[in-house]
Amino acid sequence: MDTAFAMDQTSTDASITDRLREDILGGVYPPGERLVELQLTKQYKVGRAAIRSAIVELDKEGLVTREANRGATVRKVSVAEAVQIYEARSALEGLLARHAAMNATEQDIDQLRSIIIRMKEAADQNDPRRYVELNREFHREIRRTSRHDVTSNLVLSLRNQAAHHPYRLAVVQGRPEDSLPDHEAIVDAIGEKNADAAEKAMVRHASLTIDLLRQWTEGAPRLS
Amino acid sequence: MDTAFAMDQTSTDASITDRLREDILGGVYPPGERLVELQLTKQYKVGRAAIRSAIVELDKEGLVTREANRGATVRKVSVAEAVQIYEARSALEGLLARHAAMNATEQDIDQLRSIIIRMKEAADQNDPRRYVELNREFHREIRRTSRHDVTSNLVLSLRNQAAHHPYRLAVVQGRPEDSLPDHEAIVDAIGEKNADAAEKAMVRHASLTIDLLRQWTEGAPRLS
DNA sequence: AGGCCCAGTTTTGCCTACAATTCCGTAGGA
DNA sequence: TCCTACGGAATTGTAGGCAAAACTGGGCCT
Repeated sequence: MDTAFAMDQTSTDASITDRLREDILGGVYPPGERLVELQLTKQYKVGRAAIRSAIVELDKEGLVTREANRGATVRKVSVAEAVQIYEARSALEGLLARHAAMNATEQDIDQLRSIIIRMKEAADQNDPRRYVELNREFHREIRRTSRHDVTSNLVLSLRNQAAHHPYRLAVVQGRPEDSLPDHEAIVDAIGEKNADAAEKAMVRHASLTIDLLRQWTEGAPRLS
Repeated sequence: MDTAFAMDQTSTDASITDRLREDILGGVYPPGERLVELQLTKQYKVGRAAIRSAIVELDKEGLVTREANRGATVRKVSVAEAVQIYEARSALEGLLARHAAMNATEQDIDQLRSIIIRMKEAADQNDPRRYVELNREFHREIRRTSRHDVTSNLVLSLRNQAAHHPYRLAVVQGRPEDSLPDHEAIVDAIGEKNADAAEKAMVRHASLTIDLLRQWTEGAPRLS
């Protein structure tokens, strides 16, 4: 009773990549787990070619590692590497904030302000689930407003790479009381079309997460 | 006499990707050209599976685009997109310079200074070929010194994406008399372990290239 | 004459089968 | 007992083939 009914038919190549990606990010295959092609073949009810193609893609996305003649495993990123990933994200999201400030329309700004208000509500009501969701929406809106596709895609890729990690849960939520003022500062800077301030605010916001991660490196070395 | 020497035998999957990448960057397949799998099969004397895998990888690298059931073509990047690519690179190389300043050993700094000296020589002797080569070496050394693999790989990927473009030739060479002081400033900042200054100097250096590209956007809109 | 539909060709998407490599357990000898 | 060599099993790498989708050309109808 693994895959109850395989009520699929759109088992196209890209869709298999998406499904595998979702399952990896969702924790179905934990970091370090071997991805055996034949096994996945049975799991997803497709041929080995499709699986293989998906693995190649996810390798390029940094979600799995492939060794010649030795197969693929779900990538296990160390804390040090996670720090690097977040540092790179920080620089890129700073660039996004900068361009958001340069390109934002009044509508964009209203949208951002609306998200901030809802985040405050979620924080007041102690609803971390909702807060995290709004946080994602906030960053998505920044990306959209920046009109900087190249950087947006890089950020999304980096987000996936460090996504399924134990630290992440503790990190991404952060403490709303800390991150909310940062978010407000970012939106204010964008509202004033102050590109420098927007970039700085975003970088500072990101450094909060990075410091939390670094702290983990020193304080709790027992993890993997 | 197309691909002069095809003396291969290690026609492994990855090697085909490398060869295809080289050929695309080398201009064998110009932007916009369709990459027909069977044709490449005969070209490189390997099975379709290897070609297909290579195309998937290069798609993820941003060198080719794939459309469902319609095959792959060599990616054609617009000037606007090239600007975005260089902007993202700028942010990331700033981060690299920052970390280079934080991590540089005396040896690293000596190495960088040596490159600067050789660049001066090349500039004095009006040897653009050598200057470009040293420029690459300089940036490679910065990457190495930074010890920031994640960002280094991103920069390399972005470099390839905007690599084979008409603008690039005019851009990458730049004018040595302009870029040399920038390089010196970067090395000086790294020598002083001044992370902020190193980042700033690198970003300023990159902005020179970006401005050149933007100028192209407005001044010569006749290109593709 | 111009536009539409339909069949032939090309090309991709996918699957199956075979070859090559690695891994693991086992037997033999020092 | 420990180390090494060998052989079978498991897994990946590669090739070729078949079906489906898209493109091209010609004929037909309006």
